[in-house]
Amino acid sequence: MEGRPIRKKTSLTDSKNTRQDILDIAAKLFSQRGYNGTPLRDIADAVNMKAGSLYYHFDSKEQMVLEVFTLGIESIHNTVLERVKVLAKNSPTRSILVAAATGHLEALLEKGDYSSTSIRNFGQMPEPIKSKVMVIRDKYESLWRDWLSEGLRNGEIKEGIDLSIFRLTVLGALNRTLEWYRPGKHSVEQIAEMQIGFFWDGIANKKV
Amino acid sequence: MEGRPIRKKTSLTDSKNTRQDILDIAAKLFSQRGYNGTPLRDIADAVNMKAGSLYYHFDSKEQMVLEVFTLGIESIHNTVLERVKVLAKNSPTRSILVAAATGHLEALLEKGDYSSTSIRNFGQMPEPIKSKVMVIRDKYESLWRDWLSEGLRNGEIKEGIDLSIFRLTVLGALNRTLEWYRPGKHSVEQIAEMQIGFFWDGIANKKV
DNA sequence: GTCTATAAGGCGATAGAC
DNA sequence: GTCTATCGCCTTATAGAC
Repeated sequence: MEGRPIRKKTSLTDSKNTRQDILDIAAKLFSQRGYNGTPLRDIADAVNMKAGSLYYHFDSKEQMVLEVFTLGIESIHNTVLERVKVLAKNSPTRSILVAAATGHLEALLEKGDYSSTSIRNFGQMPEPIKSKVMVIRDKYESLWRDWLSEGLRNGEIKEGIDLSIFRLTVLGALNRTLEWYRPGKHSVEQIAEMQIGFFWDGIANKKV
Repeated sequence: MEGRPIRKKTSLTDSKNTRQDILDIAAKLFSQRGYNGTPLRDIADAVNMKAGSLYYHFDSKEQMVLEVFTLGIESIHNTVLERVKVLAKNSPTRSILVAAATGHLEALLEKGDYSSTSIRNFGQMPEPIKSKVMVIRDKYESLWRDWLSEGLRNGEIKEGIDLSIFRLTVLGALNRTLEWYRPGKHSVEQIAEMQIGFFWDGIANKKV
């Protein structure tokens, strides 16, 4: 679940806390208004600082957003792994995918400022940042690659499925959930179960 | 297919052409770099104008992007309708969904600057624009609502499926295709067929 | 660690010449 | 219809006081 590590607040320095506060606010605003739509002044205001003071903690706005991206993707990666690793060894692929989808949505929807920033703003980032982010994103996607190819190997997934297109389609559907999900009617677990249900079982009525 | 209507270029006024050129460039840049990441100067440069001259054709940057959004969603709507209406009456729901997905992807991926702007930038727009756009977007989504509820009614879709969540999941998957599809290996028709195949038939191996 | 002050340039938008 | 010129404001980032 990865709660933020507790740090003692010494009178000598609370720099780590402040840095964390800034990143939290930045992630929230970047997610809501976009990177280019969020001036440093707004971030500073929200942590009761002047814009210039941010430069004690960060070298540039780009460094800030890169850190938000990294933590965001790592958050998804870790949450998904935690959800999956509590399953019994050799669990059916369907259960693994439901657990993974639940973790993915949990990271995205419930503790989601960092991860949603990484989903929403990636396309508009300058190339050097994109390349760095793609490395860790690809590491995360490899988890899905492995689960799916194992499912195909052991016969749980039918042959003739393009696993690459499938993976991108599932992750796309999960990521877009960010744009419409509102807490209330359904829990995140329920959404994940439904969505993987569509993909695994289909919606066709086979009784006819 | 909705090619742009041909206009004669009179020596008296080619204002409609210029206006269209500006919108085309704006859509392209908004889609690639985001609304807030695209200065009017860049749009003007690309049409060999000075930034101030754009105001002869548009009242504001916001008016420009609103127009791009509107045309983008209408483009998806129209392309989807064209793909579906060539089907035989009473075609199976699966065929309708494949045709609709093909049209959706076609609008998004092949003539996509307007429609991809509307997908990528919606979340970061100010509230008044969002509300206006949601009206036409909802009209488009109603097409899917109708096809799905008809499929449920006539027994092609199995009972117990939450059609609302399903619709949002499918459209989410289609919209996210924008972020990973590259022409070459597969055509847009093939991607649509595969994606609806996942959702309709599932990927589970039922022979086991 | 945070402040004030400011540099240096970019932004959307307007006015008036042509 | 497009230009030049400019307004007023906002932006990221830096320098030095406290």
